[in-house]
Amino acid sequence: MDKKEQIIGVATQLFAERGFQNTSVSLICETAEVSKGLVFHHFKSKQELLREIFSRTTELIKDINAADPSCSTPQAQLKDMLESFFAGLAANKSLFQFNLNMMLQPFTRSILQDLIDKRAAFLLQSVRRIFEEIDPENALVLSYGFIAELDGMALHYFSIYEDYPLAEMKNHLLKKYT
Amino acid sequence: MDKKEQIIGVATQLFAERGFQNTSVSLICETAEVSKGLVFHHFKSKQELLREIFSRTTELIKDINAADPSCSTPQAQLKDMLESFFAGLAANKSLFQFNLNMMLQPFTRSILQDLIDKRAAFLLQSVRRIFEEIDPENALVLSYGFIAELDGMALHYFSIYEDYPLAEMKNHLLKKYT
Amino acid sequence: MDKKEQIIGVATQLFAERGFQNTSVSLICETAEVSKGLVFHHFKSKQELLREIFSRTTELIKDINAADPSCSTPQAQLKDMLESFFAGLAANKSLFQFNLNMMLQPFTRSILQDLIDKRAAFLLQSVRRIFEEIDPENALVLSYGFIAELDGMALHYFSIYEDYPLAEMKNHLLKKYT
Amino acid sequence: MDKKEQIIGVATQLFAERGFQNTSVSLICETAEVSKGLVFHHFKSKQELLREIFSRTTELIKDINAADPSCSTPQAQLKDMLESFFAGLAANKSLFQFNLNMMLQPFTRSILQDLIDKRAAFLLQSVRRIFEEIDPENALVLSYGFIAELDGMALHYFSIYEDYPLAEMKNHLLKKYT
DNA sequence: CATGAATGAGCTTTCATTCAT
DNA sequence: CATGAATGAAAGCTCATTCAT
Repeated sequence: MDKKEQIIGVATQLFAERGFQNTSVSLICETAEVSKGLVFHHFKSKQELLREIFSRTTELIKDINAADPSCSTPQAQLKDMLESFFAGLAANKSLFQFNLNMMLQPFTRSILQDLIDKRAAFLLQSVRRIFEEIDPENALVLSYGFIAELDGMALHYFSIYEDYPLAEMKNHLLKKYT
Repeated sequence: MDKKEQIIGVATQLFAERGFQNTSVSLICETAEVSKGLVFHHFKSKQELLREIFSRTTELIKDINAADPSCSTPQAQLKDMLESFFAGLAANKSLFQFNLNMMLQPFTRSILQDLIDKRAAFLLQSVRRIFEEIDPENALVLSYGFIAELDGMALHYFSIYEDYPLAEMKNHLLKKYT
Repeated sequence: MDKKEQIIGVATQLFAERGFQNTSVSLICETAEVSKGLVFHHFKSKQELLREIFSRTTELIKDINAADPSCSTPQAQLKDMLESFFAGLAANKSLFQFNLNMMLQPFTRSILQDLIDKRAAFLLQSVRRIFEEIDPENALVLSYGFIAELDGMALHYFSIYEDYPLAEMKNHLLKKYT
Repeated sequence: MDKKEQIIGVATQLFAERGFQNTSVSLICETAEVSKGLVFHHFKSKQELLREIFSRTTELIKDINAADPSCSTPQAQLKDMLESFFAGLAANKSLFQFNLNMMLQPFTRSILQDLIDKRAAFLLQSVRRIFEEIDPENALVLSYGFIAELDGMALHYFSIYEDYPLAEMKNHLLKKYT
């Protein structure tokens, strides 16, 4: 019944499925069954709504990608990270799609620039912390490679290959990194 | 003097820099210094223009990603492919950006669906042919992993990390695969 | 102050005077002193606006053509019908013109197909009911002939003959049918 | 092979079926398989093409409506006129439709004003000549009434009633006027 | 006689946003 | 908090017409 949350939920879904520019405020209103005035009462602009949503998803992403700090070995932490990443891929499909969309579309990227930078730095940092324990000399390159593989797979899974062998790819990575 | 090519060139650039939906036909016309009517004389619609451009870039991508068939060993072929991929990344920045944009934006993806599918299948195939010689059993997974790494790096290089260590990543991959 | 009615009134007038296709939405807006956006806020499309107008005029036409049911003889009913038809012709000039235009222009006819059919059936029916009492055997042909004469005169009066002798034609018909 | 005639023929057909404003020069060119330049080589403008066509159809209409001057009695002349009118209705459907369209659409009417006036005067004149012999006192009203009936029936037959009883109406008129 | 590239004005429609209620 | 009428700019696209070849 909280209409503000209703708007956010519907907008997230629609932005993920149709892209930001291809989703009009009118469509959001119809889908969420609220008036146009209300959207602009709660959010200064359509772009502000997007930023609110992106911020929220950053928190979710952080949770999903967080390595369990209680794990003793870095390998176990990587394993944990991979497990939750692949679990998230399947479970929060539209959330991942939303993020890829927003970060790659030049228009939305410019709106979200600062938020994207912060999130990307955080993710790199949390991976790097693990690789520093494994191979301090190559930690940065290894970290970049690791997340490149993950993001590349997400990209292929969501947008390119219809029958992507997600389970096999996960096992492949698990073998490789642990 | 060939205004049709002029339109295609300008549109490619603008679509890459600003995205498809954020690039109006008017902007293309102003930039290319042609009339609006001419665009629709040569292309049935803005979407048809996009498809023409995407088809052309597919040919370019094929050339860039083509492994030298004269290379004796599969490792040499992979090396060759990596070299031309990273050379292309730097040289044809806007072309790569264009492709990532179009494939990830839901709206453009739906317009280009069939062309994307064909291209993706071709690229997978050309990589797979090499891995079949190296490790027939895991060829498919290895191929998917390989292109995931490449695409993931492209994605990070273009859209996420400002100071991406492209040269180091290239060396990292060369060591790993050859 | 009711801008929606303002739009409908202006559009009816302009459609009648200039035809549907020769009346741009911009012209309607300028004349009605409303913004372009408002027209499409109230009507899904220009065609939808036309349908709304046509439906409304059907009601008016029904009123005008309605025979007084209190008249005892069918001849009196015909007389009544003729009187109100010719009164309407002179008084509601643009309304009749509008109707002829819309029904004869292939483009508008296709848009209004169903509405035209319903209205035509209704008018035929209400005339036929009278002729059934006069000459049941030839009622249908007489009815068709009757409305052919009326519509033919309207057509000539509005669109063809500059100095149409409307009064004389009315007397001619009154003599003939009563 | 005479491309000018080809253009005229195609344009007549299309104007009749779709209306003048709803038929673009491009469509005429595609259908007639000629270039746009050629249309404007032969006709100064689209409106000029319309006038040429309308002039030509006037001649055809005159032929169809012409009473055989060899007929001895005015009744026989009326009969002859009715016969050829109804024959024409069925045989030259698109020609009649074209004429009704052009005369009723405000935009085309203004283009063809002078031609319409001349034709209408001619038709009235040729009918009147007959009625002058039958009933000189009421000749004008009878003439207007006669052509009103004919045009009204044409209008209903082409544009309003799907199952118009054309044959019965013809017999009705024949009985009435002969 | 014939082509088709090129133009520019104008078309219908969409959209983010404002504001009185 | 909530509505929806109202705006005005900009979008994609059509079209009659011109002109170099």
